[in-house]
Amino acid sequence: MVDSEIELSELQRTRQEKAEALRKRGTEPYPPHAARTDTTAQAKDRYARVEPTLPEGGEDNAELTLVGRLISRRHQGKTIFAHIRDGFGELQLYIRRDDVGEEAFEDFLKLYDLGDFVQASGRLFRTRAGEVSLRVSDISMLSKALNAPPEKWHGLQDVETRYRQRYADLIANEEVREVFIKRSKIVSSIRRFLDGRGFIEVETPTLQPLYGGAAARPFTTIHHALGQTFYLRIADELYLKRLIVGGFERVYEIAKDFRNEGMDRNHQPEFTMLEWYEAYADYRHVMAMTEDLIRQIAADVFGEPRFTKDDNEIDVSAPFARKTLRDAIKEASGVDYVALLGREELLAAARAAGADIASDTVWPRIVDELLKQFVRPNLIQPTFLLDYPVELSPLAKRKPDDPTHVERFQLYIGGGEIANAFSELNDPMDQLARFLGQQRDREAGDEEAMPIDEDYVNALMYGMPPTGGIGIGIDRLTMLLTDQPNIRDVILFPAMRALPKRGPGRAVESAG
RNA sequence: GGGCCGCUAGCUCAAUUGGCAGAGCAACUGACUCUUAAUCAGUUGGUUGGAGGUUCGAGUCCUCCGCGGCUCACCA
Repeated sequence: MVDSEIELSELQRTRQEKAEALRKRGTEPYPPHAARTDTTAQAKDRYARVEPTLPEGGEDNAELTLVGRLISRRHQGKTIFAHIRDGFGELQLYIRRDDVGEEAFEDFLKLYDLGDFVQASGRLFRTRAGEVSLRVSDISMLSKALNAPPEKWHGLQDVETRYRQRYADLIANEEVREVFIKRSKIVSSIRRFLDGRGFIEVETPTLQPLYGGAAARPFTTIHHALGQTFYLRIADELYLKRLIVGGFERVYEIAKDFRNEGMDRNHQPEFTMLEWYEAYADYRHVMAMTEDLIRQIAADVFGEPRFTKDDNEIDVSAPFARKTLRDAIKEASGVDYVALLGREELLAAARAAGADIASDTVWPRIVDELLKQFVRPNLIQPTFLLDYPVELSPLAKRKPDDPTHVERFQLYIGGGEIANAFSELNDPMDQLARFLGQQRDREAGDEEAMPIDEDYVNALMYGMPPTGGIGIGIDRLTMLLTDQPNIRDVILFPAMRALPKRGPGRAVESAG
């Protein structure tokens, strides 16, 4: 900012001039220290405690100093009512010229604006209208804002500005703040849950020499000193299982994954995934644990095992429904894919049932389409679908009684996939064979097929105990629990296309 | 990437058939010592996303470009 010419808007210039006016009279508009004695919430709590001991209309005799952003101001002759908001709530200030002196009173009117951070000292009382307020004896500037806050009644509506300038969105829209507070509660609930069960939280590489653990296109980058290509991880899975090989029995990681694919209401290029792995557990154990986890999160976030998503009341208190993928598809579409092992046969049956499927779709993808089109939209209440065709699951262990299927489950709630888990494949030679199968798909043009990870196979050759593992998309889980329809509404700074270069200083267009 | 829709003052939104670009909030000037979307009187603020074109005349119609939303395809 030092050497750039910033063209301020008229409103910004007006505010800048006010900051200069304060400076000229010896008041720093950006002082280094605040002297808060109480948050707005503490102040209200305090008044609730002392009010019964006060005479009617009496003032608390304690002098408090509160801080916050000035969010409203109503001037009435020689009094001003204003609200400040801090991180804990809002509180009304009652400012009388006789209390603060003429100069401070005039300054507050002329040089302070909505959006400024202020510090106010005074005593608590209740107004005739019934609102607990601070009768101000002293007020000062903590930080002069040059941008006007968004309109007070409608807030900030413009979707693009809300995402590009999340700071303005958070200032203007209380419900947006609440979504991200809930997200934080969800994540801390997860950590508490896993920590309490003897898991350790670990960190594995974001920059990986080889990507794996999921079917997706990666972001590619170059490490200059090594002269080597790295990939941003698309999953943590293979590293976490290396740790199981190494002897850690219970590990988890909550981390950003990156996938270089399309963006829509359910997809962002970077997103947050929880994965955990437990030695000597199978997918049924993981399933039981997942159910407990969801129940705990609901209790922590809502205080009850019920919440609303898309106008559906979802109840997580009862045992979650469990059915095999085969039965679920058969019930919903009449198609029994296990009896239709030929691609043509399955495609014909799926289309006869009304599915919209492209002609060149491969067998496992047809099964996936049947799931998407017939089953998934109806899985509103929590439902585990289990036992997937091996072709869909290159890292999962086969069922002992049916090698065409793997011990895998997905959890669906509110019509969306919340978790994907399986008994981990620990047979190194089977794993190698699956990688080779992926390699063939890759050579056939499937850009999302996994590359062969020889080091991972090498790790398995040291022996991995029977292990259960799971991935839970934190963003999707948050969408479910905050009833948000778009993933961007649960990611603070969603990816957006960069704006073309233009002059800084405009309130709206300058971000990005 | 395809289809559809959108972009007007700092914010929220108007503008009839192509005919003077407006309102509320914010800001500015003033009145008002218990207001709370305060009220009242007045004032300022615009490259209508950008560039072209058609036209006597374009926010409005056409072309191209930018950004965004919804949706379809792929994916979690």
